[in-house]
Amino acid sequence: MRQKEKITIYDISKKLNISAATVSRALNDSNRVSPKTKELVLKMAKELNYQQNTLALALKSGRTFNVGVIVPYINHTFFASVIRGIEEELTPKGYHVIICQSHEDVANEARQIKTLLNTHIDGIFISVSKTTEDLSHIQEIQDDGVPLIFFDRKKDIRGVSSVTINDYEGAFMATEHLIKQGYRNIVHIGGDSKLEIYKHRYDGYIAALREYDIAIDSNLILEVSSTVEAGIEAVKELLDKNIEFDAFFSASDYVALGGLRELRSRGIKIPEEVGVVGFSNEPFTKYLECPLTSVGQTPMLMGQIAAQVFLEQINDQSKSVKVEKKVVLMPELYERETSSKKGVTVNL
Amino acid sequence: MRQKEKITIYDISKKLNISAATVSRALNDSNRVSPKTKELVLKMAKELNYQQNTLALALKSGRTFNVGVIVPYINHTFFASVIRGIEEELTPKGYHVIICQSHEDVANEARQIKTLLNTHIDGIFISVSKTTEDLSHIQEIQDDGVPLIFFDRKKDIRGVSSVTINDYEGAFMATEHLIKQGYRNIVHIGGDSKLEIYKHRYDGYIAALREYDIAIDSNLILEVSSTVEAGIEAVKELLDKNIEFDAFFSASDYVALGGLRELRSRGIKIPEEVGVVGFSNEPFTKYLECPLTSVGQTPMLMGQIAAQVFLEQINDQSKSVKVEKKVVLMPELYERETSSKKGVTVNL
DNA sequence: TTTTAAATTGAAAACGATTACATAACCTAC
DNA sequence: GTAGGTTATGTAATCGTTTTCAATTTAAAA
Repeated sequence: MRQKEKITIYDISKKLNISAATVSRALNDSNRVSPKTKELVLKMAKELNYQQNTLALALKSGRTFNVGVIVPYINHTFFASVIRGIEEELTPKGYHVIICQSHEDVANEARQIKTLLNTHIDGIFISVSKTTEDLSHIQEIQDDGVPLIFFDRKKDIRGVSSVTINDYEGAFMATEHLIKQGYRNIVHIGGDSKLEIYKHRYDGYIAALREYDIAIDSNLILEVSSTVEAGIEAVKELLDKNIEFDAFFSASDYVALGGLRELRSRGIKIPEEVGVVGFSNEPFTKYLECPLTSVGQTPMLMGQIAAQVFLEQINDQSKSVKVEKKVVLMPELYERETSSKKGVTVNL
Repeated sequence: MRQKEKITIYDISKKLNISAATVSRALNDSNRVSPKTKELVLKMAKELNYQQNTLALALKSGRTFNVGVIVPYINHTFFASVIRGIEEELTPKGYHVIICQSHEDVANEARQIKTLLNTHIDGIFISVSKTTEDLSHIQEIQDDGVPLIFFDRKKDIRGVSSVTINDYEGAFMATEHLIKQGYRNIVHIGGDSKLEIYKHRYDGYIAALREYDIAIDSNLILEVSSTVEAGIEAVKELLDKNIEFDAFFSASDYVALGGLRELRSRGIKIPEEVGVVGFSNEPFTKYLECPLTSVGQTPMLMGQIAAQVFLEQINDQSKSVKVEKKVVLMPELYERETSSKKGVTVNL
């Protein structure tokens, strides 16, 4: 039960014996009001502690100053940080951020989009679920004319902007780094290749090997889900099959951690005997006793830039110019102890 | 630019040659409409793909089905998980979750509250910032009659519900665990005692010592900020001052990690020479080579319960019954390797 | 002083729904 | 056949703004 009876422009208009229209104009700093009345209105508004009713405004204008963000899970560090970036960029501009989770399920994703559109959101930021293949629910966003921005996990749709990191380059850097450290039989443990990001990481790995004239061995290429357990299993399999390798680059830090565990439990020395590089620079990587080398993705920056792209789009939209912006951020390699073969000098 | 011209109840009413009022009634399944027209309306609504305009409804009813959540930082695992819990509980009921960050700054907190209230939120969940002492901005939520729920970090305000964990009990369990493992000179490295939670953890530590007749030594009690660096410094100081101790219980996992680092760098064996217990069960604790014993807080559950309390409150509100619910969750001790003095049997 | 243009203001419609009240239609019963 | 009751529907107000159009006042020009 709201106690405080909200005051409206009518309250102001009555107090001053003028029409509500004039009050509205004065509050919006229109030049179609005399400076005198404008002053009076503003004074009275302050005195009565007038607050514009955003709902009425939204109904009238169609703009809610709310944006929706859809991620698989909001408590995954990466996504939480992107959201933080978006929030910090958009809040000062008067926007609110509504968060939704897809739980990596396309049906949820579609449902969330539907209700977001229904609440007349001003824009949608999305990192698609692993199960998203059919894009009709995403097409609906476009059909509604709502600004749409992909981040990290995107789909290629004409006219849709995206902010991603250069997974290819990140993987290339990681692999090249291992090569420069003197490793030669480099395993790649990838993720679900249905997702662009894992595909790109795989491509980067291959490209680096090619660049340095290292033969590509399909025995050294695995595809597993992104968990510690999968990492343990993967390395276990490699060792049990007696496949020779002296390093691995994993597309996931969790998988890398699992691999590290398995290696250590067998008494294999890291980084001397096997070098390891992960991907994502998860917080835990730097807290390990033997900190894990990893490719970092600057998620907060990604969020900020996604927000900026959105704001540009809002502006251009009013000018009815169609822009499609594809921002690709450069990842950074955090070199730590799991990949620094001490004392080994390598000539390439 | 919205392409799809949204269809309204008027469109339906025109098609069927009836009034919009009847359409509205039919859609709301009122019994003041004949079954025949009701059927017709529903069919037509489906055919035209009618979607109720939530803004118009919100303006009329005053309910937006949006709730606000204010946390210090959304990318801190704990808060992100609470938010996840809230989201998962509320989404099925048709609510959307708007997130805001205070950056541990009371001025931001106040600003966020102001704009949330202005957007006619249906409720606010908040974990107050470290700098929140004056409560006038929180009082405003009450004055507006908006349901308010504290989680984790609360303030005592009459009539306001809260969901917290029993920090006292958690600290007691942690300390008792160390005692039972045979440690006797137990240090407590606490956090900012201005926050209730750290005060309670301190109290729990003291109570456990008392319970087991262990003298309380003020030299063994420190208060530092919750960072790895602070942990390193704290332990450094203890060692440099030659203060004797064989265990420490930290109110923060980060501080505990810093402490562990410093101990190890001096060649001190864990858990043989010094036992360590942290607080929060941060994800990294279980990934360490020597996994850190920690008190876990079930943040997702906290979020779910907070959401449930909110829903109850919404219902009771319509019955104009005032409820104040204080839910206190029991923490759990995750016993790991930093605190298990192997082979030591202790009789108490 | 009158004419004309410019500057202010107000009335009313609009955004899209809900709902109190009024009205019309239909039965039932005397 | 009419009074009275029920049921179904319509009219219009309402939520709080913005905005078009018209009306009025004011100032400037003739």
